Formats: sequence, C-alpha cells, structure tokens
Amino acid sequence: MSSCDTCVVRNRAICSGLNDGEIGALNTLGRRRNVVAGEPLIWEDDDSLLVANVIEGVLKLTTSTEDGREQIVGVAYPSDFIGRPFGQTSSASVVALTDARVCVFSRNDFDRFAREHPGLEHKLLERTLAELDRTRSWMMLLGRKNASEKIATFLLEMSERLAESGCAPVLGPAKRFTLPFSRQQVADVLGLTIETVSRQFTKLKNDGVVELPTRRDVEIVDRPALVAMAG
Amino acid sequence: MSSCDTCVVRNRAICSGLNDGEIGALNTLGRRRNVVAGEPLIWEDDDSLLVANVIEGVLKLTTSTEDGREQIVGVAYPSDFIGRPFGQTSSASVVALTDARVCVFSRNDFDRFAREHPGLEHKLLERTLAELDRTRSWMMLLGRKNASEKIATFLLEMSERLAESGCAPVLGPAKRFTLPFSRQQVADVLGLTIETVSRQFTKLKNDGVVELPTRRDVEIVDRPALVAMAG
DNA sequence: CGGGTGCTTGACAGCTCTCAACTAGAGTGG
DNA sequence: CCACTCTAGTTGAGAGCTGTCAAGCACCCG
Repeated sequence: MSSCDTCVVRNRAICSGLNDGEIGALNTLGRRRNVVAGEPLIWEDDDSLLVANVIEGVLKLTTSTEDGREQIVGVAYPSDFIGRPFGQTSSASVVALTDARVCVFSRNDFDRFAREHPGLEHKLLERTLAELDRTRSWMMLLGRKNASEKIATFLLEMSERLAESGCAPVLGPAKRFTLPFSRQQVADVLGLTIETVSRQFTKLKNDGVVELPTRRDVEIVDRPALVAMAG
Repeated sequence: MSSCDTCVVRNRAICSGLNDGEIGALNTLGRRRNVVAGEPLIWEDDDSLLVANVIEGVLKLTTSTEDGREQIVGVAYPSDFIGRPFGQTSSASVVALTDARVCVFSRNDFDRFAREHPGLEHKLLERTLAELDRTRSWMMLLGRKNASEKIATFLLEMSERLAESGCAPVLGPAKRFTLPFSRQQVADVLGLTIETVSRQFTKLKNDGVVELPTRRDVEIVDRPALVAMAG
C-alpha cells in the first residue's frame, strides 16, 4: 500500500497523470516531509537537490539582493510543484509560511523518472505554463500598479487561492480567510514597505471595504469596491 | 526538402529534439510568416489560436490594464517559443519590435503534435522553466529596485541577450549593441515612465558609463560600474 | 526647408519610503 | 491571574524619488 493512495492531492498534483503502477514506482523515490512554519526547504542559488509536491500548507518562493532586499516571486499551495527540475541551480528560496507537508524527491531521481513518463512531464508542463501566466500578471502589478491597487488585487487573489485549497467543491472566492502572510511578507509580495501595507489595510478598514478581526484574518465586506480598486 | 532543413534556429529551438522524420511531419503543420516591426501576432485575452517559434527578430509580450497602462512581461528572441499551448486564452499580447520572421502553428495542431512527441514537450518544458526563472528574477527588479538599478540591470541583460542571438560563437556579452526598444518600451519593461528612463540614460552618459551614439545604439564603456549599479 | 515623431529637459507635485515613536497582542514567569 | 517582555503592527512627520505636465530639442522624412 503506497502512501500515495491516501494522498489528498493525488488527483490534483502532477501525479494525477499516472496510473497505479507508475504511482507505485514514483512512491519509492519520494518521501513525506513535514516543514514547520518559517523553515526553509530550498536555498536560492543552491545546487537544486530536491523537488517536491505540496500536500498541505503554504510556502513562499523568494529571491533576494545581496543587500537583503527580498521579493516573494511565488506562493505554493497544496498540489503545487516546487523546485527546479532539469537545471543546475534553483533561482528562488523556498520557505514554509505555515506548517506544511510536502512529498520530496531528489532532483536526479525525479528528472530520470519524468523523462521516462511523458504523462508526468505533460502535467508538469501545463502547471509550469499556468504558473508563468500567473507570474506575468503579477509583473503587471509590480510594474504598473500603485499601492491601493496592489493591496486590492492581492486580497482578491488571496480570497480565490485560499478557497481552492479546501476539499469542498469550489463555491467561488472566500469571503473570509486567514492570510498565510505577515505584514512584512505581504510587503515582500507586492514590492512595498510594511508601513505602506499597514496604512492601506487601515484605509480599507476605515472605508468599510474589509474587516480585520485579527492581524491575519480578513473579511471582504464590499467585494465590488475591491474589484474596482484593483484596476 | 522541408524548409526546416535550412532553418537557422533548427538546432536551438524546441525542434532540436526531433529527428528528420518528425521534423518533416511538424513542417507540414507550420508555415513561415514575416511580421513587420510594430505588427501584432497575438492579442491578449484572445482565443489563443496560434503558437510560434521565433526565427529572426525580436518581439515583445505585454499585458495591459483597462486604462491603458502597459507592462512588457517578456521579450522573445530567435529560437524562443511564443504563445500559450494547452490553454484557452493567451495572457499576453505579442507584438514585433523589429521586423521578424516566425514559424507559426495553429494551437490545436501544435498541441496534438506535442502530445504525440514527448521529446518536443520536454524541450518546451525546459524552455518554459528557464523563462519562468528569468521572469521571477525580473519580478525582483520590478518590485525592489530603484530606477538606476533597473536601467543598469536592463543594459547588462540586453548586452547578453543580444550577443546570444548572433551566429558567431558566443564571445561573452556585447560591448556595443542596438536596442530593439524605444524609450517608451524600455519604460514598459522596467515599470518606469519615459522621462525617468531618459534622465537615467543621460546620467549614465554624463558619468561616462555608457555612450549613446544614436537613440538606439548603446556602447558600454564602464561595465564594472554598471554591474555595481545593478544591485 | 518644414513637419512630425521621438526624445530630452525642467519645474513641480505627490506617492511611497525612511526613520522614529507608540500600541497591541502573544507568550512567559512569578 | 497579573505584570513583564518581546515581537508585530500601527501611526506620524518629513524627505526623496519618481511621476506628471509642459516646453523645447533633435532627428528622420518628405
């Protein structure tokens, strides 16, 4: 009995293209690993030794300048694939934002297996193309949107991404959700400072667009306003 | 005799994974097309009807907001692949910056052919992963760098990308090159305004870091200074 | 030579960053 | 249970960078 049989992302992750025999073979290469919030999984510019599927939790992908500025370049949710197959080094660090569970493979093992299983490579390709689309739309945000547009866009994306990861059938975007980000991390996603993020959150609250019951919880009160602000 | 036989990017584009028979089959699906500078090839949010390989020239990938702000999210050089296979719509418009020659396929034809030829999909996967890496490092630039860092990074990247596309063995980055971008387009790449770009160029010239013999030509005089500025 | 486009330069405003002080909340130990 | 500490977040004042608006310049083309 392989652990993949009970995997909650079995039908959503790139593994979904594999039959039972293939899953069994892949299972012998991978292993489960728990990562606590704040713990790194992959280092930027490291020899990229491992790749992984996210089973549970949220992780951030970041790049940094030498002088310590950080930019979050991606966020991985359950069923997402992380790491850099077919390349020598990773271009981003991966750090858990929440306690997370991942299914890790050595890069070499994964590369070899993938080359022998076109169905897996195809799933990975579709996922990578979708991620590239998302990343490009984020470039628009970083390059051309002002602070309030960035915050509005961010909250709308969060309400969608966090709704998807639930097991229940998708009922549209979540009205209320818990951010997996600190204020600083929100700033690192949006290319802003923590103070600007804080001020924008306060403004949205004062304007009655959102409620912020705790530091991490968000309730969208006036979604149309948020959509209008997102630009 | 297929036109692929004489294709200058035959050994660099995703086609390089195919044998002669496969190339012949692919050749029957595609056709050459010339695009003049300024002419669009793919519209954003359009039903993505075609994909293509760039043979010659440079094209921009852009996304826009409703109110007309534009962000260049990618640049395609010879041997690069453009378009969005395995998806309904394209997330970016593609417009030629210079006169260009491309090898176009209907998306459906290409999708079908790719699924039957894992070697091609693998090449496309490697290319997409590399493009994602590049895009992510550009996010760092957009989110966290100031105007002079952006300009310096841009010029260094240009000197590398434009050197690669030549036929001669790569001799390292070009010292002198012709920008395929207008000032406005440079601004659209970097998330700046045309005025800020112009001022930064003037400053680099006055500081003796670059020379600007014409509007489009750049000669890097003091590369170390540029590297130091890039952050 | 004149017109047009693209680029440069200047003056100024405004947004976001920086620096600093303060507050709220979570965790700890008495 | 409460005081204490520590961190995360908020708020304020001011500066600086980049954007905006406007004018002028330079190059390309007929």
